[in-house]
Amino acid sequence: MNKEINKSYPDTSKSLPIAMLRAREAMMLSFRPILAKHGFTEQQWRVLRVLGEKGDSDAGQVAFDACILAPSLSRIIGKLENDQYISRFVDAKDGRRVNLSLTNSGKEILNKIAPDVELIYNAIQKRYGEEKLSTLIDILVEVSEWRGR
Amino acid sequence: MNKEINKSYPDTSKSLPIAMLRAREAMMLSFRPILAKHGFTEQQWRVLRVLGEKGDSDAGQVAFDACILAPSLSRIIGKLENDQYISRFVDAKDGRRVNLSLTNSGKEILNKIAPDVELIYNAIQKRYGEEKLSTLIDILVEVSEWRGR
DNA sequence: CGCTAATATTTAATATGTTAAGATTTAAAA
DNA sequence: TTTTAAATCTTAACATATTAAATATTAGCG
Repeated sequence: MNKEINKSYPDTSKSLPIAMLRAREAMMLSFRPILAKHGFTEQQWRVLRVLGEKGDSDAGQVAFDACILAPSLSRIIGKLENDQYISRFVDAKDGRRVNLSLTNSGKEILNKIAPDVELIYNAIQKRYGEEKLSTLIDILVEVSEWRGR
Repeated sequence: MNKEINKSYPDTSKSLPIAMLRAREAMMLSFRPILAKHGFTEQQWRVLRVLGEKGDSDAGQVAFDACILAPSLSRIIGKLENDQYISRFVDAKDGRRVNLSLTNSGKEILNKIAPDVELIYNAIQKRYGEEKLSTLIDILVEVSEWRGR
């Protein structure tokens, strides 16, 4: 029996969370090696990207933007700070907040890796079409606003 | 400055993987409490669902269907077997394979939880529309076939 | 000023993700 | 047949995810 045919998805494709997980995994199989080559995990990369695009932010904001829970983020930024990619300092106006900032080294590595990531993304876009992926992202962003019940 | 406005997504929304992650997280915030109420994690639930829909399968197939890596699956099925929800036995024809099967207890808990999950899904469908979600799943399934480069 | 509630972060405990290595079985090659 | 390689699953080690609890700081109120 053909192995490839046997390896087809069951009817859990009706499940939105599972469908999103599988689609995401398919893409990450291409993206992860690029990040790994530079010694970054998915989560570390999301933190760097979010900081790069939105500029300095407090930890809570970064956690929200990068979809990482506070306890995980604490360790991640601990490592990124230790590796000199970001700096961390208590907010002057609000002693509760911890502000995060990309170091020069962090900005450099970001600009170094981003093109490789773009390359993959362009290949995906070429295969499935700009319009379809655009539709996909639009719906995903809309659905991201779901807040329960 | 308004906190809600400040808590908006950065331009990482251009990133398909991040968009999928955020959308998935939004839904799981509704689904996870239901599973937790019955003592299951996301991954354990996916294993049960996949087995329930596709029937007995070997571990490799379940890992693929549920998007769980083999080492993680080994631990998960160890626990599910210990809790009597699934049974595990070496394949008669191929001693390398381990076949997994839902026990009666596993089928029962599956039928008990599924309706609660459906309830949430129907609420999501009611809000965003059946057609839009259908389009979303179609594209996700299509993109899931991406195999790199 | 002192007290309490709210917000942010960290710690702790358990489960999973990830990579590499080990063990067993099967298939292929010499 | 003997050896070699490949496939499947498991174990190990470390990093991260998740939840709850502990800690620290601020804001609001008496």
